[in-house]
Amino acid sequence: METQLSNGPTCNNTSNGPSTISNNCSSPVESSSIEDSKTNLIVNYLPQNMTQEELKSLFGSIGDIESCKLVRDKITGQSLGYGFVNYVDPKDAEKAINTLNGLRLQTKTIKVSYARPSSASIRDANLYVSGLPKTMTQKELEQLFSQYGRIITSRILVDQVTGVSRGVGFIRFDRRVEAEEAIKGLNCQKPPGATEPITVKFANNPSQKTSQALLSQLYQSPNRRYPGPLAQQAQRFRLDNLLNMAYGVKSRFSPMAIDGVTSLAGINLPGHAGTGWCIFVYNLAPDADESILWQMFGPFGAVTNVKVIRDFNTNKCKGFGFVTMTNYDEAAVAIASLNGYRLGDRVLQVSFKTNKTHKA
DNA sequence: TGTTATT
Repeated sequence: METQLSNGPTCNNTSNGPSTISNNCSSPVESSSIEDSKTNLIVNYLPQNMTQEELKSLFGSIGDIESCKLVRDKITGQSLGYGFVNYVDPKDAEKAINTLNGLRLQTKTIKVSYARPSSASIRDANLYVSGLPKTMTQKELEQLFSQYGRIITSRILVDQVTGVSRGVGFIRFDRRVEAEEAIKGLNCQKPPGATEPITVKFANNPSQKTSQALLSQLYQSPNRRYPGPLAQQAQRFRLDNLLNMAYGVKSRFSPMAIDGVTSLAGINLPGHAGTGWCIFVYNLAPDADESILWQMFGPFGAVTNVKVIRDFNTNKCKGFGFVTMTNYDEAAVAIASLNGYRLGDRVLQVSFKTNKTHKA
């Protein structure tokens, strides 16, 4: 990829990122044993509202996909925020890691890495650690725990305002037995130089908590016969607040209603494609590819599809492309933000697709 | 007690 946006895949070893110190930056394509799959990827930290189809669309822009699964809560159907993508060609899996690891989608920074072979021994290997010295860094935390096994992720929680460590964190080991040994060796022990002992125990499983909370909400709600629309309404409300905070957008007064009316009445408004809102992106460079569109539009909300229009003979971009977004509000903010955006030495023109434009 | 890491 020739053009790199500021919000594109980056190498982030920030103090609060759930990364492993040792291998996150240097090479996510790390050595694996001979039986490990080189086509199957695990994708972590997906936006809550991202669907399996959107996951497939995003990773399908790299190469042919053999299978793709978004993992959902068995009871509530809610996304658990991670999924699997299995490519036909191992080269595409490697390309997906290099291209999409660290991609920002809405409020999340996705992680793309090889999936370990599925096994009971790698489940429930996540530890919750508290009582850490406030001065302890993520690197020091990993150094302390690495004597017990291979660390998959680590994280130290920080105060959102001050950025100061809250003295609590997480360590995910490769295998549960490693986590068990770490508890035996480190629980109630003082780290080198520390004045107080730390607590090390297995972390709560967030999927169980979410599922319980949602179920109890369902049972307590007087309108529980309509969980679907209510959940959507709640999601919309949270989105409105988020947009308001982030951009000062009063989406309560934006044409949300138009979205509903158009679908019912079949009115042909610019960009409205039935399956979402189609956006026209003009003045792309000849070497532009799909990933640049994902990087630009992904942070603004649910994107279902992107397409770079190419010349049949040269395979070079003809200077424009299309992006389909599910929600009007998010599409409108994306357009307002990206129209006039300078990409390399070009100034983009971004608008809802109109009928006079070449069909996608 | 997390940007829900094993289908």
